[in-house]
Amino acid sequence: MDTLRDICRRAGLKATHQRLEILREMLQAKDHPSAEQIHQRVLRRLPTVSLDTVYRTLAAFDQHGVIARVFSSASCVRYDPAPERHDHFVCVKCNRIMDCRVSGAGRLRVPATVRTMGTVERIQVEVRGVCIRCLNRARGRRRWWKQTPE
Amino acid sequence: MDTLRDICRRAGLKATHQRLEILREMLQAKDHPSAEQIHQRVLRRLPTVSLDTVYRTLAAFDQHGVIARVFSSASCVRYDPAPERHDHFVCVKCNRIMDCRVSGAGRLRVPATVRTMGTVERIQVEVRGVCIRCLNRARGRRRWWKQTPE
DNA sequence: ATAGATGCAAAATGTTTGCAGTGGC
DNA sequence: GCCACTGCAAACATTTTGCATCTAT
Repeated sequence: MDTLRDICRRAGLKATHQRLEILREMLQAKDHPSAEQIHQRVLRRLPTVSLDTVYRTLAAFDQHGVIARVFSSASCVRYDPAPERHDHFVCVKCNRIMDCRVSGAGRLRVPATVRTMGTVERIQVEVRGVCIRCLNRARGRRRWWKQTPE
Repeated sequence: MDTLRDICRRAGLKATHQRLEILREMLQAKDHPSAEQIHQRVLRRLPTVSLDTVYRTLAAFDQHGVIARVFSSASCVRYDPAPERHDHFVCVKCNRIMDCRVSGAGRLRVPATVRTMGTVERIQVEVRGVCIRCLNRARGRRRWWKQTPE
């Protein structure tokens, strides 16, 4: 079995108190917490961690594949003119969103067990990856909305 | 054919200059724009619209089903401890996220045409709806992370 | 006429950054 | 000892709100 320390080191990150506690909370979380929530929880054991350390640490764990960001396409809300069903290709680097079709998407069904969670309004498929533009451009750091459209 | 004015009125919204222009830009947009982007574009024809009107208007159009918010699960980033593939049920009211399984999700395939958009890292299925808790509670206005977990 | 929409300015929220100091390796 | 990491405070970006004014119906 892997200790928290092992996980950190294997990811190439120094195993500090803060990180171990943040990781502990993350791994036992069942609710997809935000940075602020993790901060609150870690404070119980480590009353001095700062919120920005939590931000930095979660981002680092995400980048090294230890945890995963629940996708929330960008730093801002985006709108779609088309109400008809279609899927999205979203670039994880620049957040560009392109409409696409994923085969099998029309046949997705929600099992009865999910119905107990609430009422289903729609099922959305998101393809995450790196767009060609970002692949070509070594560093795609400019904000997506300042880049030339399409 | 529907004029912009018709669309507004059918949604129960007053057809103001601002709204018509915002709607025009939205309907011809191909890039899933943000509020700020729409604001920039509308400014060309209507140099006095304010950014907050754009925010309010887009939110109104969204609520009345004229356009759709590209889902970005919440106002803040959320993390997931589990790297194994699973789907998410997301409550559109309180933003609670629950793990679930959608049948057919494992068989989704990305057609070759999508490959030209970039490299695919993963396919994520999101079930959007209203969770039982929000259904039971008439007004679920509190921030999700201030509600009792699970 | 009036309910609803707008513009402005200010606040709230979530996240990032620069920097000096600390601590893991 | 070195370099990555931390805490603090301040900056930043996005979105929301209160209020007086305006306007579509």
